[in-house]
This record gives sequence, C-alpha cells and structure tokens, in this order.
Amino acid sequence: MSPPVRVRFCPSPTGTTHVGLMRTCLFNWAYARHVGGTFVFRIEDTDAPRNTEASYRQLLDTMRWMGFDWDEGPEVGGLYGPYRQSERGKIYADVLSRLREAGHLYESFSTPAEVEARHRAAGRDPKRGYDNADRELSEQAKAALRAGGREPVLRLRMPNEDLVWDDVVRGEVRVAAGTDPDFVVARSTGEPLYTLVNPVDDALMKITHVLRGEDLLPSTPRQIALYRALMDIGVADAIPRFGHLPYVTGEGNRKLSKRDPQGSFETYRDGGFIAEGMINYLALLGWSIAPDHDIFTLEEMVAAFDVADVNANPARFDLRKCEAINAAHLRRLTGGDFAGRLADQMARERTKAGRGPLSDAQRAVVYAAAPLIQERVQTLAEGSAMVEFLVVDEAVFEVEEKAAAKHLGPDGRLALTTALDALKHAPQWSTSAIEEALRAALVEGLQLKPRNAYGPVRVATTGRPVSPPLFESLELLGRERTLRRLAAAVPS
RNA sequence: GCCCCCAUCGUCUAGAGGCCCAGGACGCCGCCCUUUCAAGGCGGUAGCACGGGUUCGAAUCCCGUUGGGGGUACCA
Repeated sequence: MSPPVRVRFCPSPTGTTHVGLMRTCLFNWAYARHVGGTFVFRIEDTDAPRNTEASYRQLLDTMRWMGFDWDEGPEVGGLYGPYRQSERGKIYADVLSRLREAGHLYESFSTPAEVEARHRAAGRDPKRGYDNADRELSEQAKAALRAGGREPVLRLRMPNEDLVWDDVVRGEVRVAAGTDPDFVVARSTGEPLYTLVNPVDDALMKITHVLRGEDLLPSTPRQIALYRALMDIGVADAIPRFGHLPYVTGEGNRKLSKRDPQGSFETYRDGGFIAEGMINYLALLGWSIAPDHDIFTLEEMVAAFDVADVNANPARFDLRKCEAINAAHLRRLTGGDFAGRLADQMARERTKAGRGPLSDAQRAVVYAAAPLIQERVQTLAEGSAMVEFLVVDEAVFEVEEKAAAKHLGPDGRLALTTALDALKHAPQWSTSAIEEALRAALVEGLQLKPRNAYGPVRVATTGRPVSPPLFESLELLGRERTLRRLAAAVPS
C-alpha cells in the first residue's frame, strides 16, 4: 500500500503572484483534496534580498481569496514546521554536515573563469558547465587555496549513471549519465541554496508528489541524485513522484512571467474577476473536466481531478475565454451574492481612487441595480462602470465625449426636449410610467425609431451609450436627477 | 553549443487503433429576440505540422524532419 498523498505548494515571496503559479497551486490543492491527501504550504525564502514581507502577505491573502486552505504551513503550523525556509537554517546546516561526512559533498574552489579556461585548453565546448575538477582535491591543495583567501562552495557528487523517472504527466524521462555536472548546494558563506533546501524540505515533510512547473523539469535529475544521498544518510524515506505541469504562456508563446502585466494575478482580481471564474479558467489550462462542457465549480473539479489527466503541452492564456468563463460564474451567483460583490468591487475602486466609501443609501441603490446587469457583464469592474451613474456625485457627473458626439448633437435635440417635457409630467415615477410616457411622446408622437428615441435619453442620463435597461435605470435615478441631466444635455 | 520538453480548429481542449471524412468551449460571421448592451435560441467558419514506417485499419503506436518552448548560476 502506498503512503497517503502529501503534496506541497512552495512559492518564493518575490514580487507579485502570477497566474502560472496559481494554476500550479490549484492543481496541487485539487489533487490533494481529490485523493483525501494533505496539502502543505511552504515558503521558499532563502534568497533573502529578493524576498519581501508584502509579497508574503499577498501570497497568503490570494490563497485565501481563492479558497485554497492548507493543512500545514504558515499560520496553521504542522508536524514538520517551521514552514518558512528562512526559519529552518539549523536544519539545513545539520543536513549539510551529515551529507559532507558521508562523502556526498565536496569543497569546490574553481571559479567560472577557471572552468571555462580548462574547457578551452582541452578543446571542449566552453559553455559545458562545471567540469568536476575539484572532486579529488588533496587536503594540502585545499589548504593552499584557503591560504590564498578562497572559500569553497559545496557540490554534490553526481552518480555516473542514467537518471530516470516516471513523470506523472509526461511518462518516462531519461537523462544520460554525465549530463549534469556536480552542482552547488551551499554558497562559500555556508548558506544553503534552493538546490539543497527544496528537496531536503520535501523529504523532511514527507512529500509524496512533487507537482510543479515545467521549468523545473531539467533540475529533476539533480534532485533525484540528492534524494539518493538523503536516503543514504536517513533524511529521506523515498523519492517522490514528479509531475511537471505545462507552461502557461502569453502572447507569442512565451512563458508568462511575473513582469508581464497579463501574467499578474492581482490584475484579474482588481479587474473584477471572481475566484470561481479564475479557478475554472485556470483549471482549463492543461486539463478538462468533460468532452462536452467546461463550466464547473471547485467542488466538481475536486471530484474529477487527477494529475495523471493533465496534458503535457503548454497552454496560452486567453483573456477572452477567461472573461467568458468569469461571466458564466457571475450569472450563476444568487442575486444577493452578486449584488454584494458588486458593491464591494465599487467600494474597493473608490478606496483606491481616494474617494470616500459607499454610503448606505448608495449601497442600497447598487443592490437595486444589480439584477439589471448581472447577465450583462463579464467582470465586476464592468458592472461597476455600468451602475456608476447611479452613485456618482452630481457635480462630477459627465457624459462620455464620444457618446455625446454621437447622440447629443442637433439630431438629438428634439428627442431630448420632448422626453424632458414628457417625464416632467409623468403621472408617477415608475418603470412602467416612464416607459409609457417616453413611448407615447417619442415613438408615437415624434414617430422616432426606438433606437433613435431612447439613445439620446440614455446617453444624457447615464453618460454612456451602454447601460442597464433604460426605464428601470431612470426609475432608480429618480425624477429630479433625470430631469436635471436631460436639461443639461440639450444642445444649446 | 549541449541537454530536456512539446506538437488536434485563431485560442483552450475531447480523442488512450476502427465509435472520427475528428466532438465541445472561447472568438469570429449570419439570423431570431430586442429600448442600448448582454443573455438566450438557431445556423455557419475553422484543425489532426511534414515524411517514413507498423497494421486489414492511425489523430491515436515507432522513427526521422521541421517548428515552438525551456534549462544550462555561489536565483528560485
């Protein structure tokens, strides 16, 4: 019987979260939940200068926003903590010394320039990488180097045999003996490197499945070699299964990077995408739930997800499809839920813009308007823009220039003045009364086509050529503001 | 240079030898509905990179070519 599944997500808190990283997290999390395993969250912050506390906070916040709870990790603890590598220095120092004692590590003094010079002298490709030249340095030679002021790095002795593994998503991968040179596991200062720390923690935390980005595939042979050494000294029980998830690419098939604005996860959250939508879309990048549909919930994904079904080819991030999926999830929300999220989105936007929060009255208006737009928008930000005319301060309300040019020119004058008069005398201020008054005056009275009749009214009152349904919008706007905006829009 | 990965509509994918002259979704194009925009309904557009094998039979297996991507740090 195989041991219970333990997977991990181990980002380093540098810069902003990107979409490829969250996709990796989703697949790990969903797999753990699918098999009833354990999801470990670990922070890889050994490269101190590049890590920031802000980035760390954001990572946790984003995980929670997405609904990815962790069974072990920062703030929740666990049997194998601490879960921030910056707090595990002692552990690494200990492993390092045991590895050294057992002869798996050796001190290396060569500089890159010296290695390259040796390659050239021997007529080899100078770009070949380290040549393992320091493997058998005598104690005297090392002492001499030290006397010259040099401090060595520590390298792992690579085995002289092919390294093979059965990749969960790619099948058997084989790398010939001698392909990878002995690699550095600790700086000359003694600080451990990612190359050591990542497998050591996976071993210590009993990780059974390493599911990570394709970019790490070439480092797998080195990790397997390290794992063997760790097993030899009793730190590791077994070599985990590896599974390399395909890249998420952007324009031009390039791997999406953190710097790429399209790759920044926060951009989507700020832009009014909801977690349900992002999860669904991210899951589609390399996986599918069924041949005939692709809208699903996290729960449905968990029930169906197996890493073995992930396919190996890179996936391009397509904003259009992401929006469409998000829209589908927006429509699935209950009315109250949608309204609440819309109001929150607007509040966030206002805070960001340095304006005050939404008042209770404004919030109530947003709730009333929400049902009118729920199936008309793809993102909450779009929804926010669509109902903004209802909460905007009258002093700063303005009509979009392009819309004004198109609908509020001389041709719109008659429609506007007629509508103004009709609405001034509408018997009551309800959707149906408004509709009746406008239809009688504009469509029947002036014989205008609905398009030409309502266009100018819409633009004058909402400020935009696209809005929620007009009569409902005007009811929510109120007679006073409606009349004022219509009057202000009449061309002079 | 060397090593590795990948290859089905524009994009994401279904397809694990006959069910496929290849199915779904997004996009795009028509039409219906319609006060704008959506949603919804109906219809359409478009693909197995190429060349060899294996097989009665290949999108599916093997080899090669081409193309794309990644790795090759005292970063992670």
